[in-house]
Order: sequence, then structure tokens, then C-alpha cells
Amino acid sequence: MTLSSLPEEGASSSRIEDRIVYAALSGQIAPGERLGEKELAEIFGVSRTLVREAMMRLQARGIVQVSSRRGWFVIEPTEEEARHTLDARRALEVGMLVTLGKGDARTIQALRAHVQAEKAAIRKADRAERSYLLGHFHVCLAETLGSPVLAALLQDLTTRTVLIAALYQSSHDACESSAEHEVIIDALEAGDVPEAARLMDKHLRHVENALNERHVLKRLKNLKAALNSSD
Amino acid sequence: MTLSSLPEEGASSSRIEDRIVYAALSGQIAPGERLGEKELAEIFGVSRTLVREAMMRLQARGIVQVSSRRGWFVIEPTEEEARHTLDARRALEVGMLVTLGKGDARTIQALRAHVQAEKAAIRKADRAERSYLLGHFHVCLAETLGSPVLAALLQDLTTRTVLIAALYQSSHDACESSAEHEVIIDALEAGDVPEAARLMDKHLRHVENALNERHVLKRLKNLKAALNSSD
DNA sequence: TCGTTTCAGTTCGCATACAATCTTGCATAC
DNA sequence: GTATGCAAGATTGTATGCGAACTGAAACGA
Repeated sequence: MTLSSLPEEGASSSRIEDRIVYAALSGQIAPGERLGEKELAEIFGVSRTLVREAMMRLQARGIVQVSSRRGWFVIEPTEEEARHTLDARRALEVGMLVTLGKGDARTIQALRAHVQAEKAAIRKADRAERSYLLGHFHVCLAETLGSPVLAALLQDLTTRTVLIAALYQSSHDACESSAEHEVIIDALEAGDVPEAARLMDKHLRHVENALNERHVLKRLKNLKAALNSSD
Repeated sequence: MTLSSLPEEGASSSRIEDRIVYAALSGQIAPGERLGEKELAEIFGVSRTLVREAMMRLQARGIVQVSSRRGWFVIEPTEEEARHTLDARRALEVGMLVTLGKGDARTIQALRAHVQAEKAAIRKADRAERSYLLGHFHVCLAETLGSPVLAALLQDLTTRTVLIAALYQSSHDACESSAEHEVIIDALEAGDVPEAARLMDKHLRHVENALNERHVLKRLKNLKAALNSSD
């Protein structure tokens, strides 16, 4: 894998952090991937110190974990952890809509624009952009509803969700996802907050259910890979 | 101020992190307080490196912030930020109750035990323990409802809330708070999830409203302090 | 007396150095 | 042929050093 794209220089440790989150959100780095300090230091042209600072923050955000004297790794949630993460997202997003779902016209407008961008990325078959935008919709929703705090929390939870989906091969169709985003906006525009909350709940359960179905397949695939090393 | 109590040694950077969170939760360190790297390094008997690692994580958790080449400071939220934090808490906690509020008997039992501990701390006039337990109730709720992810998020949000309350002198009475915790448990025990969510919303709004009322007082007090430095 | 400037002290920002531990490949014994 | 032990290499964990920037106070001038 490479940490390509976004070739900007600047070298603060926050930049490293942002780049890794973006790479995870856009599916460029996979769960379980090793992030060596030295390697990252060379990629970003800084010392290990700054890399470690970024790692510490990412660890606090639940995106990477450290194995003592072995290295840093992108999280690889167990099925139970995956379920807990998705439960938390449902709680947070349903609660968000219920408690401050009354969006104004500009909210709706911003969200519609976002979904348009999603569709464009899907049409262009731009996997990275598509993955990023589909996840970022929820962050965008929190932002436009006026809650930067929830937006920050959702940034981390959606990043984890993308990793979970990658891990468990949850193939919740991108098109379908985008369509679900759209009906949520419809409900918001109609002022029907409970319906929006219900749709959001359903939307997130779709991801969770996909996880359910694919889990056995994934384990079988792993077994097959273990027994047939040429595969 | 001192970072007294809990005299345990062990010296990993996580311990520093935990100690500072506990100190904030229990009201032992105030918003705006300076946390010098050198000072903390001496207190914990480690090098600045480990202190910085702890600070990076606390920064990611929204508990401290850094002012370039001036130092680390416990967050001092503006009124707007305070409101956003409390909004997020309401969304999160209401959502939590709505989506997974069906607690079993053991949940209720654990929560009752917690409230008993709150009352004991209030009776003993143990300010630190009282502050800690009143905040930790919400973390406990998330844990007993089976969501470690939400518990972790709430740990940070309640810590921030304690700091906000300290900053804006929100004197939401401890006794009253504990009583509100109790009626929430009652509703949960009765299986009336919507009522529990409503009560939680109200409970958190109490904090927010107290913030509203006391704001002017706080500014006046600051002004007074500024004019009368011996006060 | 008040405002400005300068200078010394303090503190963080970042890199580097060294120690501890883990991995890995190879040699050796059974 | 397989397993075991060992040593070299690689990687993280922690401390330390140095430079830059900020603070505060003293000195200076109006």
C-alpha cells in the first residue's frame, strides 16, 4: 500500500494524523495494516517523534492500536467490538436527529449537495472518493445540524465503521447507501424528525446486518487461505 | 493545586492520562489550569516524553489544549463550546436510552448501587468523590447497558462537562442531581424507555440552564477578581 | 509617570541517541 | 527431517539535547 495522494508538505504531526484518517476513510489502508514508525517518518519526512505523537492521538481516537515493541496497527475489531461500535453510532446518530433534527433550509441544501457529490463519485467509479464521501455524509450531517462536537465524534466512529466494513466484507451497496442518505434528507426536509431517525436507524442496521451475513464467509475465506497458501 | 491522592507508582504514560482525567472529574484541577511538561514530568518521575504522549492523547480527547510554546492547559470552553458539548451529551445519552434502553435486572441493580455510592459521598461531604461519582453515573449507565464504546465517549464528555460546570459555576445541586439519576433508574426499571429518555434530557438541560443563569455572575466575579487582586 | 525596548529566563518543538525487546534466519542436534 | 537454540537485525520505549519562541521584568527615554 502507499500513502499516496494529497502530496502536501507541512510536516506537523496533525497532518500525519489527518492523512491516516483520510486513508482509512477512503479505504486506502486496511484493518490490521502495520504502520511502522520509521516507515511513516520517512514517508512524511519527519522524525519518529512526530509520528509517535500522531499515533498517540489516533490511539485515543480508537483508530490505531499498539502492540508492545512490535509496532502500530490499524485496528482490527472483533465481531463483538464491531457490533459495539455500530450500536454506539446508532445511539449517537438517532439521538442527534431526535434532539436537534430541526434543520433549516441551508442544512437541507448542504446535505443535498453532499449526496450529489456521492453520486458523482459513484458514477465516476472513484472508489476512494466514494468511500470517503459515504462515510463523511454523517459527519456532514452533524456539522450542518450545528454540532461540531458530534461531528468530531462521528468522524472517528465512521472511520472505524469503514474499517469494520472492510474487515467483514460488508458489501452494503454504495448506491443503496446514497439512496438511503437521500430519503433521510427527504424526511428532514418534510420536518418529520421521527421518520428521519427511524430511517437512520434502519440505514445503520443495514451495515450491521451485512456484517452479520458476511461473517461466516469471511472466516471460511481465512480458513481457505490458511490451508491453501497459493490462494 | 496539587495532583495529590492516588500515590501509585508505575510511570506509564497511560497512568498520567488517567490521573489527569480523574483529577478533572473530581474537581481537583480547574479549567484553564496550566499543565507544564516539566512540572508533570517531575511529579510523575518520568521524562517529558511520556508527559507529552499523555498530553497528545488528552488533546485528542478534548480535555487539554496546547498553546504553542506556552504550555498545555486544561480546556476552558467558551459558552458556545459548552453548549455544544452539552448538546452532544444530550444527543448521545438520549439516543443511548432510546436505542438500547432495555436494561435487565442486573443493570438496574448496578445503577442502584452507584446511586447509593453517590448518596454516601454526599453525606460524607466528600467533594472529590461526589463530583467523580455524579459524573461517572453516566459512564456507568453506558457500561451496564452494554456499550463500552459509548462509555468511553461519555467518559470524555462528562469530564468536559465537569470542567464546564466549574467554569460557569453551574451549581446544579448534587443532591438534586443524584435524585434525578434515581428517577431515571425508576423509569428504566418500569420498562418505560421513552420516559427515561425524557428524564435524561431534562436532567442534562438542568445543567445547561444553570450555565445560562450563572454566566453573568461569573463574568462579574472575574471582573471583581481582576480589580481586586488580593481576592 | 507612562510607554517602549531590550534582555535574560523559561518552556515547548523536534530530533537524536541509547536501551530493551521482539523477530527472523541459520546452524546444530536429535 | 524436524525441532531447538542462538545470534544478528530490526523496531519500539524512554531519555536527553539543542534551538526557537514566548514571557516578564528591568532599563531607558519622552
